[in-house]
Amino acid sequence: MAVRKRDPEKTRTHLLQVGFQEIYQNGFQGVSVDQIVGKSSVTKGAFFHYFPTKSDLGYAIVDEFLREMILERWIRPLAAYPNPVQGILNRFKKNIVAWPEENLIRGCPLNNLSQEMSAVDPVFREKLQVVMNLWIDETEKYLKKAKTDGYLKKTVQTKQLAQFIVTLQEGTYAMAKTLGDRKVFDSLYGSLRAHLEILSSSPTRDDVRE
Amino acid sequence: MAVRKRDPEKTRTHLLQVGFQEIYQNGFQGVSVDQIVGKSSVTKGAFFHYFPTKSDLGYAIVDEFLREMILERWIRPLAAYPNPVQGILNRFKKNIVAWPEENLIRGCPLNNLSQEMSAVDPVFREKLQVVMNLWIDETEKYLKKAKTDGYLKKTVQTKQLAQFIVTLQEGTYAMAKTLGDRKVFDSLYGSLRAHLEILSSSPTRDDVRE
DNA sequence: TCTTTTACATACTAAGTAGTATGTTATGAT
DNA sequence: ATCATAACATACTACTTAGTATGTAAAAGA
Repeated sequence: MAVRKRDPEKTRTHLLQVGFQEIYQNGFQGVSVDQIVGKSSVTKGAFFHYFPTKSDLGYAIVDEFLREMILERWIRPLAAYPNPVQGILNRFKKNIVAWPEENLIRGCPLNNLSQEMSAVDPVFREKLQVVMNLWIDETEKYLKKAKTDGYLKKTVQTKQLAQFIVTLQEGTYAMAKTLGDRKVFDSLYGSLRAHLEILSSSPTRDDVRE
Repeated sequence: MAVRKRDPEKTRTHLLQVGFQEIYQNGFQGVSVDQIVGKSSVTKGAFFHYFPTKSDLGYAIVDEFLREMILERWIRPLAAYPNPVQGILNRFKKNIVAWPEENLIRGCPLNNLSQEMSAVDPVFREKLQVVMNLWIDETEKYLKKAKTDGYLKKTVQTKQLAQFIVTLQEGTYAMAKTLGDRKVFDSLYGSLRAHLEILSSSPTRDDVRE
């Protein structure tokens, strides 16, 4: 056929994308289904064809969107670094430098959704938990690698450190959001770096590549 | 004087208290005015007599309630410790140990409100910013004291450290909320403690003080 | 004591809200 | 070509929402 008039997969992901954006900007409870379909080019009928309830859209965003976002932003890039500790610091730096101004007061989508919905909806809680644990666990894998490769002191508890790193990263975005000030990025990056330098067996070099 | 039939101050603070509880449990956008007046013993007419809009209740909670809560929980107790660094660690420990089980997945009220409302409502943002800055600034005052009293290395940048401490504390509650696991309290407390020990001129111990 | 003002209470409204009922049309299988 | 089904579209509903209109009783002031 010449032109496709229907593309269900595309329609669904389109709804996920628009839904993500709207939720990111207004919060899950602050957004209506009408608002989401209004911003996209599909109708309410289509929306409820793909997602039986508004919550189901939110769940799908966590499962398919936020999960992917975390892996892409924080985990996969680490594979390129011989020293994972250096990699973690480097990626943190790059991510905060590249963080767009309009997102400063919007914070981290994962954290936003978790702080808003975890206590309210147990399904959200469980799904957000899974993504957060994935983030921490994958970070820990790289810390273990760093340890065996001699980049981290043998006494370092990798799980504790992984939790610390992710917590501080999330906390950094949350604090930047609350204070509405980019400067906290540098300040907290500096603190994380100092912390990691202490735990490194060889000094973590100063030249963070651009 | 016989019995007071009306006590405007009490009615108002009652609404603040009930409002705080309901918002803490359901989020600001997840709570309705009807819900709040339903849980209290006043009517809708009374509510709107004190607060022209639902948002105004939220603002008042930040200004009068959260601000007080932060000072009482995190700042004022520090006055009792000769070594403020020890005080900060000690209070953190005490607060997480005493943190009730049902609040674990509810997180920190200040952080909740900020993550939910800062991006949505600029008035909330400004008010939450004020409270957060108060927390950081008051913490820094104690860090400066610690420095002059010889408990912290002279090289320590107190503002950066204050931001780091508050961010990690907030982050700790946020992570415990997301993971629904008390163990992260101990893990992150351990990390903060290790961090502060490095910056202390004399070893920070639970039982030993200089 | 009388009057004004504050502190409530009751009933209502207009504008959303998530979700449904009921279509119609495209598409893939037979 | 036919038919079943998936992919939408439109119109509606039952309910909730913040806020208002209007009233009344208790205090405070004169």
